[in-house]
Amino acid sequence: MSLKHAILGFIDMRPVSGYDLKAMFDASVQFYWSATHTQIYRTLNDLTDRELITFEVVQQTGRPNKKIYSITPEGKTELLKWLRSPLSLPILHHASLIKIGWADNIETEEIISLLKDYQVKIQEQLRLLETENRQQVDQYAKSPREARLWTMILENGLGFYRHELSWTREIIAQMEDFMEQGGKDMP
Amino acid sequence: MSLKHAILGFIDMRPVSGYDLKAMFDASVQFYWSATHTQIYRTLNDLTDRELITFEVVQQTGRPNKKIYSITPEGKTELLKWLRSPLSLPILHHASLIKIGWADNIETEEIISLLKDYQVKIQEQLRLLETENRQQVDQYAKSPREARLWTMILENGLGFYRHELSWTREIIAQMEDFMEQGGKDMP
DNA sequence: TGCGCCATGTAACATGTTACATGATTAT
DNA sequence: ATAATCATGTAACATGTTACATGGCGCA
Repeated sequence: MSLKHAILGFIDMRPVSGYDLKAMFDASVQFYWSATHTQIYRTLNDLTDRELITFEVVQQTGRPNKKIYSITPEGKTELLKWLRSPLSLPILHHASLIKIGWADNIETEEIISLLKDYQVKIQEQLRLLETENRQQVDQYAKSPREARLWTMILENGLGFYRHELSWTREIIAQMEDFMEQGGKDMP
Repeated sequence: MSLKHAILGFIDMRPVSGYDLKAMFDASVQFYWSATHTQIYRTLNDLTDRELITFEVVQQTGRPNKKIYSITPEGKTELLKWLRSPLSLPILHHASLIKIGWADNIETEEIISLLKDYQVKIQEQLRLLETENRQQVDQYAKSPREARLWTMILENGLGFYRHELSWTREIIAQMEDFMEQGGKDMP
């Protein structure tokens, strides 16, 4: 899997705590790969057992102590090995499309209503991605090449939601068109 | 989850065996939702326990007996309830983007090589989706409205891969451009 | 002779989600 | 007061993957 490697990559940037990692995931890659804190802590334990990372406990006053993880030489080797391995196909879990596939059981008006709610959700996601991530690229990129790569990653997400949005508009238009023509709902 | 509901939807079309279901998944929705036979058999047991489906054993000679599942009234109710529930956001698991995010560790030429292999993979997926699914829409649709819906579902998948392909071309172009300008690889 | 199809299933493991649990500090 | 932030963790459950297991039939 690659949650291990995503975490390894983050830790390689700078030593961080599990809590920091959760925040980093939410702030940057959540559109391409999300993780709960449960998963993150479990994976950190696993990576520690395999000696790909180590941690030291930082004592704090007034707030909980924390474990700051850093990457080991073995971890760095593993990360590089993963980076050089082939890019795998994206996996799309699109339950809504399956639902639409069986939607012949319900009325056209109801389908349109579901699609319009969906459209709003997609618009929100798009706006989130546009506003939250735009700045981060320039803030964190360590080289011009990295800035280009990160910009393209962001573009991939934006393009995905833009495509989904225009597709939703099109299917709504078709269903409305169908209603106006007085098409029969069910077979 | 919706594997339950996807299966319920398939069984609602016509009574089928677990083996048939696996084939139906592979032939139609695998781009939006894949399932292994292990998962399918487990889910069939679960749906049977909840009395949303039932089965009868069909004795066969020369080949293994099979269980043909059909939907119960409770199952149909559950399916309709699901169909009327809000459309959820698609979940994209795009490990490659995360890998590209850390790619500043390796050389530009190597990144380009990885991207080119990826491009081929996407092209193959696109071709698969273009050829295999095109006919099925007209074969199985039971009404003009259903045909429109299924065409749009197919379009969603095609659009996704087309977008991914053009994005890949663009990032390759940028990396090649970067190399020609003699940009420094690593910071 | 060996492969693919038909048809089912289990065991072990990996990954991901939800709920429960604690407890001080700081801002509204 | 009460909510959010910081910071960690476990338990139970749900979902998904890989490998193991069986066995006849038809085709090249």
